[in-house]
Amino acid sequence: MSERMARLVDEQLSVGVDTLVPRDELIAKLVNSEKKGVPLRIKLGIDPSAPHLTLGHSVPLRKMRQFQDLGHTGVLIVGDFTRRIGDPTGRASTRVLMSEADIKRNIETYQEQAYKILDPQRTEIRYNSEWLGILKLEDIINLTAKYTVARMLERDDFSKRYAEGRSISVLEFLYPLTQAYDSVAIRADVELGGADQLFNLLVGRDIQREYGQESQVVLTVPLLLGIDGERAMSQTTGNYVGLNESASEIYGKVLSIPDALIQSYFVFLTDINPDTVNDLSPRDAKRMLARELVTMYHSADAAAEAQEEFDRIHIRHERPTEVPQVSLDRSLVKEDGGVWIIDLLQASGLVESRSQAKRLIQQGGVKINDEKASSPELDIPFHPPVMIQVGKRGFTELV
RNA sequence: GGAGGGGUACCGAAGUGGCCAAACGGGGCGGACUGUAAAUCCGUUGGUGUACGCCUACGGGGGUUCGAAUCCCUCCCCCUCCA
Repeated sequence: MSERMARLVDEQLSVGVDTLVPRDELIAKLVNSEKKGVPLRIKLGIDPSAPHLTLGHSVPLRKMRQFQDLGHTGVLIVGDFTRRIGDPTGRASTRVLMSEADIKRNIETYQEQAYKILDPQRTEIRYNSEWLGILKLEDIINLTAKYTVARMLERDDFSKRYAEGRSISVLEFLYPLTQAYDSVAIRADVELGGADQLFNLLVGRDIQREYGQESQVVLTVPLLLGIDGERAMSQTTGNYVGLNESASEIYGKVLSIPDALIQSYFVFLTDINPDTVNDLSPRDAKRMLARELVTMYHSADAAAEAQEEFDRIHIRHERPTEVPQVSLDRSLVKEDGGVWIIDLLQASGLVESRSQAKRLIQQGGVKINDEKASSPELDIPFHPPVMIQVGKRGFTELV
């Protein structure tokens, strides 16, 4: 049996993984679980500071799904309490404390988004305020007593900052500890996370042992690069694709990734073997990728539609099928039936100010009824509907 | 407790009495090009008046001056070092 599990680990669970420690313990846990008929508890923590789950989250979530398909239980931990501490990650910049309401709003959509990937039957969603919120100072002292400063400083960004004489708040030490305590609270057998979380997850192992539990196995997945191809996908930097974004949004964003990213996106985000696209041109491979991802999070129909619409607008430079309509305030129409082009643009809602409108016209970025506007001093005869185009993608029809 | 450094536009960062609506970089936006919403190049990036202008803006408030992001007073906030 253990050989079978070893194979399972090596051939399935380790695929697309950054670090798995220790492999033997995972095999042992799997064997044990099957013997006793008790599913393993697979933990994944999520920071509720941003409103979306992203393709970046989908990597560990998909890994969790893999475990679920083997009969295990996924425990999704929403870090509503940890969020108030904030993971240090080197940035000591003013962390705006989020209101409970904001956090709540974010969380509301998480379940829906997560279930696009997870098996709801085998998922528990827990909030860590449930157990962290009731800790007394005494409990916290006990927790901190179980770890040393020297070990904390093993963490890369701590040791770096310490060496450089930059500040480290005591609070920041609490973050790995509370996250570790989550593992104790839910009795995690395996914790998943991004590669940057390795230290925190390892602290979990030690702390669990201190609390008399078997240590969790730690399994990290590589950090997915964002659509800019440079930094990890994150909502702060805006280089992300959200799981609940519209089909055309997802399609367009994916199509804009640098070619170098195509391969890894196939590997970490889809079930398609990237070898199958080796023969395709980057262009076609990327189209296939975008289409697959939209299919996964919306539907095949939506994907086909998104592709058609994208081609229409960006390749053939035609209008989108649906153009928003805005009705023009008739008092702007002069006696001779004309409307000053600046007023027209402002009414369309496509510009933020009159100055911007003027600039755009001067830069040749404005078209009225498919005709390029040559001067900000024009009056346009108003025969509705009037099609206003700003840039390549901003369309409004004035009626 | 002591010493020092700093708060400038969306972000980073220059500027230390007029030439500053504020260099430069990033980001954003527009244009050209492209399979692309990529890369690259060019342009642009406070508002308002359809030129000259006016208003708002350099942490908050007050002052000096013909004139202040720049000098003075005061308040708030951040950081570093020593103890």
